[in-house]
Amino acid sequence: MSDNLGMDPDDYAEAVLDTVERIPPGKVMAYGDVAEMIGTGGPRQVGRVMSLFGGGVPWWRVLRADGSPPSGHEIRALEEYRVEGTPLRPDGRRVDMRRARWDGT
DNA sequence: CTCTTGACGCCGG
DNA sequence: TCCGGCGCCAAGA
Repeated sequence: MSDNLGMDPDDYAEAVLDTVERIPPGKVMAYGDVAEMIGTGGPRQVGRVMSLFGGGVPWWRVLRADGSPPSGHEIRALEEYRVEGTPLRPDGRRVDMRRARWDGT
């Protein structure tokens, strides 16, 4: 039960990518948020899917719970946030999760 | 089979 | 605020 994702890896990846595509511009979701919305897996599983197949979706809208952009893609992500008008913290290095987190509606 | 690796998260110090 | 440590769980060596 707890030793798998509850579905085939491909279906899980599809579920993750589908969720990410729904995040509106200027908004973001944490890896853990995506996992909860899908209902299975955890933040690390979502992160792995993004690292492998995230190239075709707005990957910068999925980041760490503390607002830090995806590891290894900080520069690119920050540029996107500037373009989309995503609210950033005073330091300008992290997203203001309190204002930018998308609830799913 | 065990051990290591990660686009993670949370809790101290 | 920054850092270290631990928990987490699938995938690869």
